[in-house]
Amino acid sequence: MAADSTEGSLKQRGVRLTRQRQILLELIDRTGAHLDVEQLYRMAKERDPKINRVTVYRTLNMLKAGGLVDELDLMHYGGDQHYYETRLKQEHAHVICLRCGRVEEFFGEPLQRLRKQIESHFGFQVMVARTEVGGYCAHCQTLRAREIEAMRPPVKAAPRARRAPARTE
Amino acid sequence: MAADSTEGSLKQRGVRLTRQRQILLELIDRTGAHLDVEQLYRMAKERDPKINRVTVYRTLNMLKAGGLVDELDLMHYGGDQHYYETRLKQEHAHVICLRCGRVEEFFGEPLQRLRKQIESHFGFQVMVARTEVGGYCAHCQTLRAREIEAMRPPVKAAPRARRAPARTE
DNA sequence: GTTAGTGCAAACCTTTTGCAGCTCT
DNA sequence: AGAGCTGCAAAAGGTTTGCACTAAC
Repeated sequence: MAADSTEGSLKQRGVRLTRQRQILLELIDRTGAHLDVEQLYRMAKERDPKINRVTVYRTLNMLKAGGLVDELDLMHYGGDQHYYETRLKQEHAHVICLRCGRVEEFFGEPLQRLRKQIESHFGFQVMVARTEVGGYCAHCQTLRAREIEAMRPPVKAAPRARRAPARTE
Repeated sequence: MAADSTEGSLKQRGVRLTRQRQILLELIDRTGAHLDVEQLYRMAKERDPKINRVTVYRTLNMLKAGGLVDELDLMHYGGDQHYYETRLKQEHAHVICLRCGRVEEFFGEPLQRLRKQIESHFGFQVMVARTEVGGYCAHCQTLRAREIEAMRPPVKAAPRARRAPARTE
């Protein structure tokens, strides 16, 4: 079981398994989701109403330092907080829709190739790798096209660009 | 010239080219570095002592929204601030040494492959992609090994691990 | 019994916002 | 002239720290 292997890894390093840490570990390991501190805090509070937000931060920092969880930004969709996930899964990229916020995970060989190339190219020892991709999911692409259309102001003698039209980048 | 093409792109969108923006644009475009807001602010202040930190933030947000600069975290080496670079260069990954903070850029085909695969796999329209890799550069690997050795406490009847020895992760 | 870990309050740092005045075009 | 931008002060996140108390081993 996921949480067990993490707990084992901690015990071996002489880290105390407090009630609070057990709760947080289980939430992170069991939930497949990408949780931020606030979500984690609220979920932990349901099981231990006395738990403090600071403990969540401290636990996450410990797990991060121990290489047991990864910290994500998800392209800062939704603010500047961080998101966390176990490191038990295979390396993957996060694909975030900038319109609906949906997050997909992508596992593909380019990721392993990238890591290997960086290691051999620089003689670098890779500890963590993080790839985040922002854009628009299939569903939101069409919705967005409509929204942009609707936003366009009623044209009256549209001033034409003096040179080439702006790249639609 | 780099700064010129960015300026052109802005003019076409009806954005005003104020003195402050010219300074900031030039700093970002001309410097190859990955600057954070504070550095940018200090450098801009040398040319215009009255410039305000808020203007730096606002300008960066505008450039970001316009797709003219990319925002990086560099694995949060050195804190939670963000770093900025022009988007004029080809897509690349950032490789950060977690010991000395040195940042290398890696341009390699896995990056393009990754992008294409994500686009075709999810029908996703990629707008930005960011890959950051943390670890230890060739130089720091040896230094780190020594540091870890030196840190090891003077062994007196070392308590042996009950199961397998801890991974040296 | 020790020492690491927790909770609480307060500090800290980065970034955003409201608003009056200034300045590009 | 007028919309867009700037500077200033103040607020708003998100995260860390100091310290006395508590609990895991």
